[in-house]
Amino acid sequence: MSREAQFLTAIHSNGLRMTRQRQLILEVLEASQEHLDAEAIHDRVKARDPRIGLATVYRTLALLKAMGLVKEHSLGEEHGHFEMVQKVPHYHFTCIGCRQVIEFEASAVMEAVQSLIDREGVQVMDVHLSLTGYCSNCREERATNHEVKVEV
Amino acid sequence: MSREAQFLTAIHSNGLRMTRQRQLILEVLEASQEHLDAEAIHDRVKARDPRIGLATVYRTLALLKAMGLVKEHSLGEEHGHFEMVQKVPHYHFTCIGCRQVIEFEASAVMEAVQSLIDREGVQVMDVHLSLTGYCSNCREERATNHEVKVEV
DNA sequence: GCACCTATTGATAATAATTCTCATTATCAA
DNA sequence: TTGATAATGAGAATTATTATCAATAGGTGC
Repeated sequence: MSREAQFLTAIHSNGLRMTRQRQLILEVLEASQEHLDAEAIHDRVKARDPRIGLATVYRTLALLKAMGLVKEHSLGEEHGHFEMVQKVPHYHFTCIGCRQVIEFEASAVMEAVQSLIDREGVQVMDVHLSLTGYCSNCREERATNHEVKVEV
Repeated sequence: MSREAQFLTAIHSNGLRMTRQRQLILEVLEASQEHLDAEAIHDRVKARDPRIGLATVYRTLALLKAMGLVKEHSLGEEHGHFEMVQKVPHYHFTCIGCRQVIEFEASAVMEAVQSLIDREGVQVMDVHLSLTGYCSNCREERATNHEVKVEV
C-alpha cells in the first residue's frame, strides 16, 4: 500500500477528512530526501498554494507523526526537522561546523532496544538516536586552529 | 579528580571565575539522581539563595555542557532536562503515560558509533539515544481500553 | 587589605518555535 | 444538495531559552 493510500485509510478510519492541504504537505514530504523543518515545508507547499498557513503545516505534521508516517528529529538544533518513515530504521549524525547530516544504519541499536523490551516489558513507540560532532573536513580545520577554549 | 575540582580547573584555565551561584548549581546537580529541568534546578538553588536568577541557571548549564560535565536530554518533552555526565554512558526510555524514566546501558550503541567514526572519519561530540513509549503498567491499561483512534 | 579590571549576575525584554482561538470554509455521508 | 462538523487561515498566546545592560563581585597586583 502506498503511503498516500495509508494516509487516506488512517484518515477515514478515524472520522477525519482528506483535504487539499494535507495532500500537498504529504507530497512535499515524499518528494524530498532532506530533513525539512516546518518553515521549509511551508515554503514548498506555498509555492503550490499560497493560501496555506503555517499552523496547518504543524497540524498535519502532528497528524502524520501520530499515524507513524513521519518522524521528527532535532538534528542538534532547537527546532524540529521532519522526514517520511523509511522501511529500514536509520539514524543521524549532524556536523556542528557545516550542519551537514550523515545518515547511517545500525542494526545493533534495535537489538539493544529489543533487549530492553524483553527485560522491562515496555512498549517502544519511538527510537531516536542522534549524534553531533564534526565531520572529517571540519575536524581537520579545527585541529589546525588549536582550539582549547570552552565556547559557550 | 572530583567534578568540583574539574569544574574549577576548567574555569580557571579559561579565564573565568568561580562564583557562589555556579558552586550551588553544581551542588544541586550532583545531589540529584533525577533529570531536572532548568526550572526545577532554579527552585532547588533558590532554596539556598533566593536571589539567584533563572538566567544564571541557564548560563551555568550551558557552561557545564560545553565543558562536558553535564548532558541535556529531551525525554520526549519540549524542554530540556539535565544530568551530570556518568562514567558509563546510559540512555533513557520515557513513558508517555506516566512520564517515568527508565535508564539503561547498551554497549552496542557505542560500538555502532565507533563503526561510524571508523567509516566516516567524523569526531563524535555527543551521543543521544532516547526511547519513548509505554511502560509495562501503562501498556496494560491501554490494552484494556482498546484504543485505536489516532490522538493528535 | 585595597583598588582595579572585567567576568558575572539579576531583572526583564526579546526571540523562536509551536500551539491555541475562533470565525469562516470545505469535506463527505445521507 | 444539504447539513453536520472537521479543517483552515490569521494572528494571538504560550513556552523555553537567549540577549541586554546597569550593578555587583571575583581575583590579581600592589
